[in-house]
Amino acid sequence: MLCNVLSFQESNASGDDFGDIDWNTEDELEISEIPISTSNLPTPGGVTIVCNGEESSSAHSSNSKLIQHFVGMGFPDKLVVKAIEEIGEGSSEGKILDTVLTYLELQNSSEEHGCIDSDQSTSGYDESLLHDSDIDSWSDDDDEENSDDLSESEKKLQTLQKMGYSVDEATEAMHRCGPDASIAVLTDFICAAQIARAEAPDLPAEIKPKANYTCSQNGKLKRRLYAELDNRKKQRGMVGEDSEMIRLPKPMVGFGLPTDDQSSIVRERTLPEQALGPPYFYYENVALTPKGVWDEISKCLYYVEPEFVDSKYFCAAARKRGYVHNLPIQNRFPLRPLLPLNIEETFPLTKRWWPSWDSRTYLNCLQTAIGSAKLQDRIRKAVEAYDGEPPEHVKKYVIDQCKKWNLLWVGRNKVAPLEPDEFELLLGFPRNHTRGGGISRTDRYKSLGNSFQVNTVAYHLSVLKPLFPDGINILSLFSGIGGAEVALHRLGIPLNNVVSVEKSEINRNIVRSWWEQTNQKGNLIDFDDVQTLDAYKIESLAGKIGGFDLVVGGSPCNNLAGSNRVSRDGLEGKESILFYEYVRILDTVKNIMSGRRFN
DNA sequence: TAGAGCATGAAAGGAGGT
DNA sequence: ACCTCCTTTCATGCTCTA
Repeated sequence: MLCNVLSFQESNASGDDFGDIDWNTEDELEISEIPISTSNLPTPGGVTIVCNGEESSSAHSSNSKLIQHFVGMGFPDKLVVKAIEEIGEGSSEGKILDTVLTYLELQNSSEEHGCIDSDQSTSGYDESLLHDSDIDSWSDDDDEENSDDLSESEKKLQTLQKMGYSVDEATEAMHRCGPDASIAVLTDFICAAQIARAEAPDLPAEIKPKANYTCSQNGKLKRRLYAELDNRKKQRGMVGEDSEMIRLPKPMVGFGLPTDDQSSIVRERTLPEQALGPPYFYYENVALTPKGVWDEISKCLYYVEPEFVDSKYFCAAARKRGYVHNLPIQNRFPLRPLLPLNIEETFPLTKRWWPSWDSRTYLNCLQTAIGSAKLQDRIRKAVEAYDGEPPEHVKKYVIDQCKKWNLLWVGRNKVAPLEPDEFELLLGFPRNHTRGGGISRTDRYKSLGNSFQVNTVAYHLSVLKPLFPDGINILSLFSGIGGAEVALHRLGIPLNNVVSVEKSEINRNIVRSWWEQTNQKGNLIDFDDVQTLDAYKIESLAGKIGGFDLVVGGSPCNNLAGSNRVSRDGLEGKESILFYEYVRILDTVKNIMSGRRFN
């Protein structure tokens, strides 16, 4: 049984170019296979925990969350299990972390000296842990290869060379990752090693790329790597604690608006060398996050300064978002026709019923839920209890609720939430973009509430039009209902090839439907899970379509958004941690694009 | 069982005052 | 600098109903 399932939606009629790839055959793409059996405990990172060659006991299963937590951070599973066994169940995370770190130090020390100090074994560290599973791959003592391995190794070496990696890099990766490592793991290793070499050749061994890690685990390793780099910069006084914190600009207009006086628009910026394309990239997420999130996002995206923009400057609804991109910022132009920036012009029929004491001119952020009928009823009763203007406390209650739930005045003393097609209008999508095909009203609100504001994104992407007159190849991650695709299409940029990755089948169907309705001439290929999009698959796709010109996406905001009262856990949250998949995939594409084949 | 209805605050930043 | 008050926020999970 395999838990990594590649879902491939059929490409359109002109997709013959892809005919020689069997998208349902995992072997060819070397997707890592994760065996699942009742005797193994799968973890988020795809690691199967087996304690000392035996199945995890029931005692361990009670700690499985804790184990998964640490394994998810990139720590070797066996060391975590060993640490919990040693210091006892119920110990604090901090104590477990300390113990695991001690193990790692001992392990690194033993590697440096080519042996294990006998004292270490008596200090609670099990020497046998070094000689199986993923720990083994750290050892430099496993050089022996049989002739079969050599043959397989040569093939992999050739493949890596074709991908543009040097013989030394490929050899080192294969040596460190072991003979069974897939191409995906090897390329991820090389990618991380390049960063490590360039920025900190003396990084501690525990955060160097390590064998047998899946793509997502390498993302976590990279996070630790960046954290280490950041610490070192702080230690060297390169950045101060305060000066580094990214602050939201006021007004939130980014590098300029279409309506600005041209002299007030920022015309130049210097991008870090590492950020330069190809490919261009464009990343989006909510502006108002827990502290430090945007610093982390910027840091992982080559220290590019985010551009914070409120969509209230592009439509009649606020949408405060941050965008990190390496696009030119000169000669932007907006989508036509421009959307009205106030409620009155957007919804003229509301004017008749709008009370003078409701001074709103634009709506707040469109979210995934709407005000209930009960609330609408409460407001109606509160207002109609008075002949004239209600007293201040009633007005305040009504206004607060109207702002909170984006209610419009649609009748005498009657408020109502926006309809889904009004969401579409405000967000810049075609009318009925999310309608039909079996999607419920609730799901339409959810999909629309999670999407781009098309006009805002299109303004930023407009600079691509003169650069790609013959069309563009894009890799669209976390595509949602296709905000980026719609923006590019409305800008008149031909979509030659779109590789779209979106978890929700409902959303994939919406994009597919839009693609067909707009008579696109290019190819739309969609996947359902960013975590299965490994380096080899990206390389295969890039090879077929001639490389990616743009990597665009907004990773999940669930754990960042202020509306989330349950799990606003920051970038480490269950969904928002997928940001690191964007970083990983972008890195992979950059790596591929910097190769000779696409220069 | 799917879809709809509904209740559930806290975190962060800004404004204004002392 | 510090405090208080005000405003805003790509949501989650439970319950009800057809």
